[in-house]
Amino acid sequence: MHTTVKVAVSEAAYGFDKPYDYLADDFAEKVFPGARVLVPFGRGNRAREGFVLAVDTADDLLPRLKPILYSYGDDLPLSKEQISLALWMRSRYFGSFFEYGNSMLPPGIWKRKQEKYRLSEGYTASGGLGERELAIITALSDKPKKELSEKEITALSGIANPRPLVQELIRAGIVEVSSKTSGTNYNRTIKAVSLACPNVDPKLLGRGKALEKRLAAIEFLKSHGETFEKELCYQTGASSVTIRDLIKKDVLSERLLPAYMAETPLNVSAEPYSLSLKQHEVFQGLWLMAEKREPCCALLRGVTGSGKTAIYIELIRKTIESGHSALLLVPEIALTPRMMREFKGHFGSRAAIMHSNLSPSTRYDEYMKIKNGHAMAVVGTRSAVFAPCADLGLIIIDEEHENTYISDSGTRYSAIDVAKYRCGKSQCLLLLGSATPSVESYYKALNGQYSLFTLDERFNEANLPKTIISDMKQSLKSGNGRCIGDTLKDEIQKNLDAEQQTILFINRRGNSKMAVCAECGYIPQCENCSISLTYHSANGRLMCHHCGYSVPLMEKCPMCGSSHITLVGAGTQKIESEISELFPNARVLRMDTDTTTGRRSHEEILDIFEKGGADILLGTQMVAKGLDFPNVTLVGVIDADSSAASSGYMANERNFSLISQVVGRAGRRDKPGRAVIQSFSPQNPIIEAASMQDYEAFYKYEITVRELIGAPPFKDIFTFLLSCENEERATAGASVMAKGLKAAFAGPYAQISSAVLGPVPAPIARLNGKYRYTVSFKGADSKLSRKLMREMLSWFARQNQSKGITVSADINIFNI
DNA sequence: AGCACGCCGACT
DNA sequence: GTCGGCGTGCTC
Repeated sequence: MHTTVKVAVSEAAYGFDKPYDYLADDFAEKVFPGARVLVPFGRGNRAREGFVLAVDTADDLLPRLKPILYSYGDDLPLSKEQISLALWMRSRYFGSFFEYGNSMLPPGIWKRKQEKYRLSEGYTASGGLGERELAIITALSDKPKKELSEKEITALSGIANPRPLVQELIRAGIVEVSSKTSGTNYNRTIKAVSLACPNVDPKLLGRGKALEKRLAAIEFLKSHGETFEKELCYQTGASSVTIRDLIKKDVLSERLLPAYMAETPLNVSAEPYSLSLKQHEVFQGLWLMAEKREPCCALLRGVTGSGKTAIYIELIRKTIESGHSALLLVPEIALTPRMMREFKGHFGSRAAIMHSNLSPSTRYDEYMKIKNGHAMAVVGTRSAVFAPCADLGLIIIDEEHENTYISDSGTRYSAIDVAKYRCGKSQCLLLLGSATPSVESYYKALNGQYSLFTLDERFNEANLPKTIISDMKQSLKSGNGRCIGDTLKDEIQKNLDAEQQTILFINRRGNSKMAVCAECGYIPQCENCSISLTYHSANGRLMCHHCGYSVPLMEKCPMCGSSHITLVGAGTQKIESEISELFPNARVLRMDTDTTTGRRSHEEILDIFEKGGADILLGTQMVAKGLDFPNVTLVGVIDADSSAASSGYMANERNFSLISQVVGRAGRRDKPGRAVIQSFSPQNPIIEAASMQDYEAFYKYEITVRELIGAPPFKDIFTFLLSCENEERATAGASVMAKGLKAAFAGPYAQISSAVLGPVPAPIARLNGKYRYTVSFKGADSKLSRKLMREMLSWFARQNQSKGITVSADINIFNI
């Protein structure tokens, strides 16, 4: 009788991602569904990570069955729920099982042996070796002390795959192997001690000073019970040697606990919120839904400052009180420092934070804290949707319209979809909150698929900022070539005179400084990506924002040779210099990715501004989402049209959301606010609706547009993205894909659609040196259409023309 | 994807 | 007669 396992291996392309059978006799006790293992894979039998999917016993073995190399046993396996979630994600997002399973676990847990090679002690040059073997030996003897990994040998010898040659050299006794386990052990523990028996024989305790300290420690433990060793030493003056000694004598006993248990217990400092009448009404309605313990979804539309946070916190509190855990997702930790503080304040040590900027060891600790049930309230960004909460009672997604909930590179998924799945499985409420819900969510709410709650009450209606849509065409005609038009300029001056603060918002997309030849119109492009280069005054170079490629700003046009290269567009830096030209005495703070990756963080910049350290805050999307500043009475949108120029059916939605958010920053209870929105198309309904912060008007307009163009929520868009370094192969592959799709629609999949869109160059037609094409179709998101996507992916992988082409598949994800 | 196996041209 | 080029197909 043998034990066999089915394993999902790492680095498996979708086309060959399937369960592989292995022999697990050596680890029979340490394999179970979800266990992490290392297995030999492929002809080269290289070790790959894997998850056990199933365990079986068999008398007769497949002839080619290989034994697994290692099992991590109980160390961080996937739970049953995680396995079924990964399976579901695989079927939904067309990635491998391993990739999804692994994204649910903390990083850095795949410790494995790394083989390193060195020359044998007594090795002296001998004949009978090939050129390639000698190259390896040369590489190894160049660094006699250091051992080299396979990769390093490749780098030094230039041999792509040195493995078989190295194996040969090992057999010949010329090369030796050593293996080290790589990876850090995050399983940090802390020692807690307690009295082993109530009465201690005093003879064991010695005398003099040692006796004093020992007695003090024992007394402390008698009155306080089990104590962390550190704490005990601190309180009694005993040293760790004293404690160790007492443990040896069996006077005390020790216990190793996970490190997070030693965190200073954060006191629950904040008082429960007292909700306003309207807030209470919404809260009651939501809690009624949550209490039922049924899978359901609610949408809460509430303008900024209407008190959504209070409702979230109180719902989470109730959920915890009823014995369930709760999960709150936020779009970006850096932009929600207040939410974090409140969360910790309300739930103390029962709160856990999960996001990818935390150190691996912290992430490990937080993971374990949640998994062991110590933390019942979890807050975090997209990936926190995988938090291993037991007995989930509520998931809240704040600012649900934000595109950060969709992972568009690497492991692709939508956190909202995953949350829905988890709520379905744990029979609980999913609450989506936003001031400007996505069109799809609002559509579902209006159609009764979601329960709709609204918090439209402002503190006082008069508080809506007075908005002016400034027509930039007029400004241009009157001879003002600046990015800051006459109207905005006047308003800024008024604010400076009144010593009040101003926020200027720039949408960076398509709006940064580009170089352009005034004679022939040539615009310098990136060599790898088909994107216009952006000018950076800091180094005087033109840079690609996608791949980092840069060239110095040319003096002469490479096309026509004229020396009339000029910079156009409204980058933050250009606006900054315009401001200092127009208002030499104004103090300006700039906030964008360039300034925040340096010394100052978002928070520091916002802090300076809040304390009145500047008159004008200038920046990209970040300024739309910061804190509320009481002294800001003017908001300027430099170019309201810009993001509408970006591709994808969500462009309008994003533009509305951003502009209305930033307009909402102007003015507070006591000081009326103003907003100036600069636009070249001032009659645009999206801009008009945003200026009034009128979501309903925006929705009414946009939903008709969606129906007209056949976009979600009316039709789902299925897209294959094909990329290849070789342009001809990319186009050939894309047309093969298109033909295959057409054939499918002519045959068994006729009911889905009949029209194939493409192949067309992707919105970013060239990225990181790869040509990108899309082939798509519109239809309803159904089991059948997903099946078609899966079949197309495996079918395409079998075609000759698919060589060297990477394909990814997406439904309604438009960040391509 | 990554890698071994295999079938053909250039060079000892 | 051999080495190593890349084309081909599989991964338990």
